[in-house]
Amino acid sequence: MAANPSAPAHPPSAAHDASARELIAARGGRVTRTRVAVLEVLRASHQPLNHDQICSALEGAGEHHDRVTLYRALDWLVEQDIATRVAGSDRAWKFELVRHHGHRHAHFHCQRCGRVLCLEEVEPALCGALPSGFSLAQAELVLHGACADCNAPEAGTEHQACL
Amino acid sequence: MAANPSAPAHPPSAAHDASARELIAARGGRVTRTRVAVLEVLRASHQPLNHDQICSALEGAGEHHDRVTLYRALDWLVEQDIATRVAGSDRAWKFELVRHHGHRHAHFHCQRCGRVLCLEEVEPALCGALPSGFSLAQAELVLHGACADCNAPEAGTEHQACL
DNA sequence: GCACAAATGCTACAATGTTGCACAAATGGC
DNA sequence: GCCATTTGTGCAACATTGTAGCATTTGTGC
Repeated sequence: MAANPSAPAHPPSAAHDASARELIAARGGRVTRTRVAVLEVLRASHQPLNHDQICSALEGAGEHHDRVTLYRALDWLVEQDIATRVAGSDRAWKFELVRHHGHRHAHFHCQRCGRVLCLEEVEPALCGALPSGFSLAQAELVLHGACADCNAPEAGTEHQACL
Repeated sequence: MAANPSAPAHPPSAAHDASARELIAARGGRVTRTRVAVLEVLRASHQPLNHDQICSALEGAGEHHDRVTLYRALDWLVEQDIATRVAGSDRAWKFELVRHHGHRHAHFHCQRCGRVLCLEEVEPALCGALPSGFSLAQAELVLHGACADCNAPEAGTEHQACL
């Protein structure tokens, strides 16, 4: 469906206030059960989810979706810049909504509970310059350590805080 | 493992000037064909290599090593802090020697030729602070873009250089 | 050289992701 | 509302990456 041209094209940053159906339609994609469901799951989550977590979330909501279809729906969302892929600690991709376009934030991977959180307030930066001739399209910063929950006094031994 | 206590323990940063055999022995590990071969391949490379590339390099040298044995040798090297794992763009791990202990460098992933390079002169930094309660053990910065080779004038269209 | 623990080399298996293809469903035109 | 077209889905099969179990071989200390 060629997105209704008279409707104002939703800018990418609108991912958080347009309805899932509108967002999909605005990209010229078909509004299907799977895409809507996946998008809502991603929107409801405050951390990147891997394929398996998304699948479970959908099953929990009583909806069954094929594994392959989920992969394809996620691929489409990434292709449309609605979602992004984040490399997880295992070899599975994690997906999250693009909420703040143009704002690069870092990810924090908790080595104790395994969660990956978005650190909205931390932005990747470089000390030093790229070698000449290199051009940069994207930067990906992943911090590894322990999150506040796992760092709570009774949670166990302390960890080194460096950098 | 109880490394020979009378031998001066090689500090991790010695990885680039001790022979592979000495380095392995200093960690109290057995000096085996596979470990020596893997270590020399990693040492000879200026970029992180995945399991498959290491395997090919060994085959090219006329040595056959079992897939599983390579994984285990690499695991051991990582465990001993002789090598580190780097998450690649596909879901395969890449491995590289620990050459400069305590010096964090970033990795550059060329989106055209697929190579991953170590940027010795670029160090990850943060703009903004970690939320309270969080502790940091390690930071991983991966830059995506085009390398100098792929960026050469005749190589094609220009890329945006931002950040 | 011998004994023993560590490492290797198999096979089998698990997890993650992709491809091909028939079928179903979303859309647009009527 | 109905139909044709095109897109997306669901299934099976397969590819890649990595792990587990276990018998055999090899490195080391004596």
